[in-house]
Amino acid sequence: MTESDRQTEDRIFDSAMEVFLEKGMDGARMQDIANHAGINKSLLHYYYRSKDRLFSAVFEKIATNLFAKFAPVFDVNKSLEDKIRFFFDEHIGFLQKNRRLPGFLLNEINRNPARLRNFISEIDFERVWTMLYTQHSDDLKKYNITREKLPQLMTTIVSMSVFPFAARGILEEIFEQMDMNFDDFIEERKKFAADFVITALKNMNQ
Amino acid sequence: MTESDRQTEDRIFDSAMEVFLEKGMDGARMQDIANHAGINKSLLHYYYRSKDRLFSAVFEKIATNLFAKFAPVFDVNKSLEDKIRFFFDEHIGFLQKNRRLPGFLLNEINRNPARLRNFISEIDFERVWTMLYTQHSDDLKKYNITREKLPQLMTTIVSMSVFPFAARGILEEIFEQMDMNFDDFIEERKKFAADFVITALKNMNQ
DNA sequence: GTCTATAGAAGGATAGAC
DNA sequence: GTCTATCCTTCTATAGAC
Repeated sequence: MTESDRQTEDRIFDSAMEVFLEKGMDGARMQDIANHAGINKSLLHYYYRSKDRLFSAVFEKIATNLFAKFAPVFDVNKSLEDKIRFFFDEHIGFLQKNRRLPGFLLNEINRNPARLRNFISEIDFERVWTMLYTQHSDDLKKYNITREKLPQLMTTIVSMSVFPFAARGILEEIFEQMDMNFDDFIEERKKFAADFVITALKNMNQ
Repeated sequence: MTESDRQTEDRIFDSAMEVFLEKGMDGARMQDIANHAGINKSLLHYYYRSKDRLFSAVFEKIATNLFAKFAPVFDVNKSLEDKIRFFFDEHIGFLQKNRRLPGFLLNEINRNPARLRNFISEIDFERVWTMLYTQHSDDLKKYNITREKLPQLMTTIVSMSVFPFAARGILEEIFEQMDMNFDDFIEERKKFAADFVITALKNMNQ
C-alpha cells in the first residue's frame, strides 16, 4: 500500500467519521462522505466495499476511543477520592473536545446492540472488581461500598459525565432561555460532579 | 369526522409512534408504518400529508408525555426530600413502561433542536424557581442550594433517572456478562437514586 | 487508483378508480 | 375513505474506461 493510498483511505475514514457523527448511520449519505473527502463516490466502495463496512470501521474506532478513556482510572495510583476527581476531569475534558460522541454511541448501540458485543466480551468484570478492591479496600469498607452497589454507583458516575452531552440539544435550548452557557456549565460540572459523588459516598452508609 | 375515520387516523398514529420509536425518523419507512397499521401506504399521505408531518405529530405527543411527567413534582405538597423520592418513583416508573422514549427524544432533539423550541419557550423558569423557593425556602437555605446550583442539580437528577434508559443497549450487554438483570437494576434505582441525591444534598454545603 | 456512467432497488409522494 | 398503479427522486453499488 503506497503513501498516497494511505492518504486517500485516511481522508475517507476521517470524512466518514465526521458525517456519521453528524447524521448517524441511517441519516448519512455516501455522497456526503465523498464530497467531504473531495473524492468520487465509487472510491468509497473501492476502499470499504459497502456503507455498512465503512460505518463499522468508524464505529469501532469511536467506541475504542471512548472506552479507552475509562481505563486509566483503574490503573492510576491515587486515592479513591482523587480517582473520582481525576475521572471527571479527564472524561468530561475528553467529551468537551468530542461532543457528539455520546449521542452517537448511545443511539447506534440502542439501534444495534450486537455491535458492542466484541467490546464488552473482552472486559473481565471479575478482574475490575478485584483491582478496585485490592487498591481501595479501606475506603470501600469505610464507605460501605459493596460489590452489589457498584453497578448503581458506576452508572451514576458515568451518567453525570455523559448525559449532559447526550442531552446537549435540550440543555442548550433551555440554557439559552436562562442566559446561561453550555460551555460554562460543562466546565463547572467537572468539580460539581466530583463533589456531589464524593459527598454522597462518604455519607450514604449512615 | 366519522368514527371510522378517527379509528384509522388513530391506528396510523399509533403505528407511526411504534415505528418511529423503534427506528427513528431516518430509519423509519412509510411502508413499515402502513404495514403495521394494516392499511395502504397512500392512506398515510391522505391523513398526514408527508412523512415529516407524521413524524412531527408523533414527536410532539411523545415530548408532551415525557415533560408532563416532570410537572407534578412542582405542584405536589411535599417536603423537598419527599419530592425527590416521589420524582424518582414516578419518573423511573413511567420510563419502565416507555423504555425507548429517552433514546428516541435525545437523538431526535440533537438531530433537530428546533423541534423543541416550542416546548421550551412555554416554560417560565423564573416562575419555577420562585415556586421552588417559596415552597422550600427553609430546606434550600439549610442545604445551601442556591439558584446558581440549580441547573447542575436538576441535570444530575434527570440524568440519574433518564440515562440508564438511554444507555439501555450498553447496560444490557454489560449486565448479561455479570449475570445481572436490567429490570432489577431499574427497580433498585428508584431508591438508590433518591438516597444518593438526598445524601449529597444534605452534606454538600459543609 | 480514480473517474464517468449507469444499473438496480427503495423510498416518498400523487393520480385516479371505486 | 381506501385501494392500485405509477411517477420521480434518491441512494447504494458496480461496470468499465483511463
